[in-house]
Amino acid sequence: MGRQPCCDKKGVKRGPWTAEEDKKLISFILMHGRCCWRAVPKLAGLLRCGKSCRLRWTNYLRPDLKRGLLTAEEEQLVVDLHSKLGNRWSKIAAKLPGRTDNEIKNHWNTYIKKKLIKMGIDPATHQPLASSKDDSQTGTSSQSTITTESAKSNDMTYLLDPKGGCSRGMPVPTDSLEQSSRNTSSHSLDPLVNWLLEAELPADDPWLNFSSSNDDDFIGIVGPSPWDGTTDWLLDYQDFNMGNSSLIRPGARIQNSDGSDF
DNA sequence: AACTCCGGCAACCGCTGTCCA
DNA sequence: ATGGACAGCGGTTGCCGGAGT
Repeated sequence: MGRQPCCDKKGVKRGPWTAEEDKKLISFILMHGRCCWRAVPKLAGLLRCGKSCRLRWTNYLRPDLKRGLLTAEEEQLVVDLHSKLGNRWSKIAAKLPGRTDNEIKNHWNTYIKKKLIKMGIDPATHQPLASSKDDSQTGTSSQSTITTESAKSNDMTYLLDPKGGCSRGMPVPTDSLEQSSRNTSSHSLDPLVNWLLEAELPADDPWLNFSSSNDDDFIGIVGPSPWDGTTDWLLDYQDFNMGNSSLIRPGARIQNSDGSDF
């Protein structure tokens, strides 16, 4: 039996998305809403697999996405939820409006996991690492803000360093919070913002409702509405050939449609 | 300045779950 | 009940940039 591939891989572009492709996808979804992903590439004029479009949208282009590093509170929540849910990133992400499962997964694998290991916690089980016993006995982990007792708790709350690192020297950018706050600053003059604001899109259209379906039962962090004046997500798209500004996401591989760099 | 190494993250892959005819 | 189509999920890969030498 077997399933058909989600798309014909012949003639389907792969790899990093170009600004032009992003623009096409955004404008298509803004105009038509999210419909059948399989049809999106064709209708939007993209040589991409529908799955790729969905991923690009949900992980990067969605207006309600927060950008930047997770805050200490969010990180705390991720650890707590992971202790209860395990690697169910989508469930965890549902509790963090504006964050994607991919983002949380990456953050877990790159920051939190290492942090917990350094703190003597097994990231998989949330139990103290066997080797950490010796560590704690020698006092080398005495500066850790987590105790063995708290680690044993199922409802554990790790007191992660608010600056994003544990006190044992995990290298964490000191400007992470600063960066985070930068990312939430207003950029009302953004060319793409203007473009979107100028677009005649009814404010009560269903497509505007991007907030997480699970937001209702979440008290605390509330994701910004895309049109409440917070246009953070647009920060990354200031170079859609819609202006002269060149604020592209750090590390982004923005290319022309022929593959050459901008 | 040139090179190597490594961390971070976007994107891909393959599988599962759900819906519907 | 069955199977196809699609969305979603979690694990993994590979590229790029920055740090280190």
